[in-house]
Amino acid sequence: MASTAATVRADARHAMSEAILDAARRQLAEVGAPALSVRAVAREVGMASSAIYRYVSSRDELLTMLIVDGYDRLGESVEAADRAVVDREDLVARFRAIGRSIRAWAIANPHLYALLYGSPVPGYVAPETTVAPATRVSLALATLLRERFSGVSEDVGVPGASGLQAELVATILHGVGEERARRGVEIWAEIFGLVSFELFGHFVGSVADGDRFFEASLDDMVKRIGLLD
Amino acid sequence: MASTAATVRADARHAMSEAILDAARRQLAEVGAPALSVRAVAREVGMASSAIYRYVSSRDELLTMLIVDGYDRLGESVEAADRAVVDREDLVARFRAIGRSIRAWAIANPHLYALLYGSPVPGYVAPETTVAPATRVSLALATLLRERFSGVSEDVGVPGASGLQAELVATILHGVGEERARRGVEIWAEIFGLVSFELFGHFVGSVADGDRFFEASLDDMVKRIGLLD
DNA sequence: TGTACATCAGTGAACGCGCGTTCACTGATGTAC
DNA sequence: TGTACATCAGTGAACGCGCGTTCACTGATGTAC
Repeated sequence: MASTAATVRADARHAMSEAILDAARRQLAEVGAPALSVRAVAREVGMASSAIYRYVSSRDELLTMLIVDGYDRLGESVEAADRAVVDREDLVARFRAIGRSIRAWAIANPHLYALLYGSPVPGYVAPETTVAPATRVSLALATLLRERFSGVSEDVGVPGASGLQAELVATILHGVGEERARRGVEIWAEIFGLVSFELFGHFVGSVADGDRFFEASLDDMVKRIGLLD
Repeated sequence: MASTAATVRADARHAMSEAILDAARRQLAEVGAPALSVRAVAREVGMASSAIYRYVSSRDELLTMLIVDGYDRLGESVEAADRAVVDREDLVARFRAIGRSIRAWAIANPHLYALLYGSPVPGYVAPETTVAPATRVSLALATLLRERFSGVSEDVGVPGASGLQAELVATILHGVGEERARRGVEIWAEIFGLVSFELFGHFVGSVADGDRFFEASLDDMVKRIGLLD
C-alpha cells in the first residue's frame, strides 16, 4: 500500500535520526559538551557534515536533544530503581533506591551528568522541551512524600516561610505540608550536591570511600525526610 | 641604586601580570570559561596576542591562574564574613555567616563559581597549585567544628564507617568524632549543592524565594551540625 | 660617568586547525493521474 | 501499470571565522667594566 512506501522513507529517516543521536551521545561521553561538534558527529555517523542539517537545525538543537535524552535516561533509571522495590509500602527502601540510582547513573555517565547538572553552557538557553523530562527525578521523590503524608497529617509549617513556589506545595506536594515539602526540596538538591562534589573532584582529600560516605549520608537524609514512622 | 632600576622593570612586569589577570577575570565574567580565549584577553589588555606568552605559558595556565585566584577570593570573602561575627563563641552565627557568604559570592560571580564548582573543563587537569586555596572554605567550616568539640567530647562514631579519609578525621577535624565529621562534610557539600541548584537553574518552578529557602535550609543545617549546645 | 653587550617586553606576520553553516547539485524515492 | 513531476536525503566545495601558538624582529631597559 501507499502508506508502506511512505513508511519506508519515514523509517529510514527515523533510523538515521537515532544513529545521529547515538553518535552524539558517544561523542559527548568522549569529549564532553563544550567540545561536542556537529562535524565530529557527522564523521562518526559516516556522512558529510552538511547532511546532519537535514536532521538537526543547529548545534544548539543537538545539545537540546542530548539534554532531553539525558534527563529521560536518568528519569527512566530512577523510576526503574524505584519500581524494583517489591514492598511498595517501604518508602525508605524506595528513597534509598532512588538516591543510589542517581549516583550510579551519574558515575556511569559523567559527561552527560555534567551537561545536565554542571555549569550551564554559556549562551545556550534550554528551551521548554527540556522542562518536563527534567522533572522526572523530583517527581519520583515527591511521590514518596505524598504517599507518606497526603491526607494523613495536618499541614506543617507556615505557608510561604519555606521560600517554595506556593503552587508546588499545593499540587505535586499537596498535603505534605510546607516545612516537610521544603525539607524534601532541600534533600533533593543535597543528593545532587553530593554526587556533583564526588564527580567533580571536590572530595579528593576528604572522602576516601564514596560508596560508604554516600550510604551514610542517605541514612541521614532518611531520618530527616520523615519517611520513617 | 642598581636594585631600584631592576625593580622598575620588575614592577612593570608585575603590573602587567595583574592587568592580564584582571582582563582574564573580566572576560571570564562575560563569556564564561569554555569561551575564554588568550586572544580576547590580549585584546582587552591592549597588546598583541603573542605578547601574552611573555606572562602566561598557555591557555591552561591562564585557567589555572583564574581558578587559584577564584578560590582565594571566595576564601577571603568567607573568612571575612566569619571574622565579622563579633561574638567568636557564637559558632552558629559564624556558621550562618559562612554559608551566606558562599551563596552571596556565587551569585555575584556566577561564571567564576561555575568554573570552580561546575563541570570540570574537559581535558584540563588542575595542578597542585589549586589544592591549597581550594581548601579555605572547608577549613573555615572545620574550624567551627573543632572549636566546638575538640577535647570536649569523647569520640563519636565507628572509625572508618563514614567513608572519610582517616587522615582528615585525625588532623583538621581532630577530636570532632567520626560521625560528626562526616556530617560536617555532608553539610559542606550540601551548601554548594543548594547554591549550584539555584545558580544553575534547577530551582526554577520549585523555589520562588531563594533567600528565604536558603535561610530555612541553613536553619536545618545548624540543627544537624551540632553547633548548638 | 660612558660604553659594549645582554636581557627582556612587545610586535606583527604567519602556521595550521577545526568549526558552524550555506548552497547548488545529483540521484533516489514517493505521488498524482 | 506507466509516465511526469515533486519531494527528499545526501554530497562536496566553499564561506568566513577565531583560535592557540611560534618565530624572527625591534627597541628599550639593565649590567659589567
